[in-house]
Amino acid sequence: MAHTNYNCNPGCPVEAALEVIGGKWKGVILYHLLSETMRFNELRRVMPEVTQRMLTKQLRELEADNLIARKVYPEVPPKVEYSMTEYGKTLTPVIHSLQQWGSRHLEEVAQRVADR
Amino acid sequence: MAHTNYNCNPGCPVEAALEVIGGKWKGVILYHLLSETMRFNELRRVMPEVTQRMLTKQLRELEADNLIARKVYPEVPPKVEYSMTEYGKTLTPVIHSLQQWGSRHLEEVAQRVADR
DNA sequence: TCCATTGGTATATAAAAAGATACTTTGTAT
DNA sequence: ATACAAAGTATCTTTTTATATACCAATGGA
Repeated sequence: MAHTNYNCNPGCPVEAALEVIGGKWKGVILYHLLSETMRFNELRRVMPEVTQRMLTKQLRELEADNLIARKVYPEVPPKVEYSMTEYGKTLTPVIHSLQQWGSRHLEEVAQRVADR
Repeated sequence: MAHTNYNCNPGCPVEAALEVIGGKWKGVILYHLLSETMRFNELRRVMPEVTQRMLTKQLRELEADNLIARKVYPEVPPKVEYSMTEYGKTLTPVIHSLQQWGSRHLEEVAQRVADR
C-alpha cells in the first residue's frame, strides 16, 4: 500500500490521509480513542472481530505515525493505555465526516436492500 | 475486507465509509471525478502509477456502490466517460476533509524528515 | 499494408495482508 | 498445585491485492 511519491498531483493528499487512517481497523480504533483513553483489552471488547495480532499491529502503526500514544504501567498483570496524541486529535474533523457519511450510507444501503 | 455486521458499535459507520472509499486508488479517483467528468485514459494520465487492470477494478467497484457513473459512447476508438452520481457527490465533504488533513500531514511528515 | 488508438479482458504470478493457533510472563487468587 | 489475568509474540496458512504480460475490436492515418 505504500506509495513512493506524493507529488504526483493535487489528489495525492487524499491518498496520503487514507494511507494513514485506511488500515482495516484504524478508523474504528481512532473513533474510540478520540472519545476516551482505553486499555488494550477494552479495545478488544469493543471490536471483538479483530484478532489480537491485528489489533496490536494496527496500534503499532498508528503509534509510529504519531497519532496515538502507548503508555505502559509496570504492573502485573500488565496495564497498557492507548490515547490520542495532540497530533492525532487533528483528525477529529476527518473521523467525524467519515462517521456522518458512513451513517447515512448504511441507511442508504439498507434501503437499497429493502427495495430489492 | 468485507464486514458482515455493522451494528457492532457506534464506530462502525467509520469503517463502513472507509470500506467504500478506502480502496487503494479510490480516494484519488473520487477526488478527480469530483472536479470533472473524465475519460478512462485521462484518469490513467493523472495517475500513471496505477495499472490499467487496477484502475478498471476500482472504477467498477465505485460504480457498483453507485458513487460514479460509466457512460459508453458507441464510437471507434471507444469513448467511456466516468462521472460522479448524485449520491457520489454527497462524499464531497469527506474527500475535502481528507484532502485538507492530508496536505497538512504531508507537510508534517516532511518536517519530521527535515528535523532528523 | 501496417501501425496506432481506446478501453478494456484473460491468465499467471508475486507480494502483502489477514487469520488461526499456541505460547510467554509474573504475580495473585483458589 | 493449579488456574487466571493482561498484553502481547511467534509461526504457519489462507486470502486478498497487485503486477506483468499478452490479447481483442474497429477505424483512421502514413
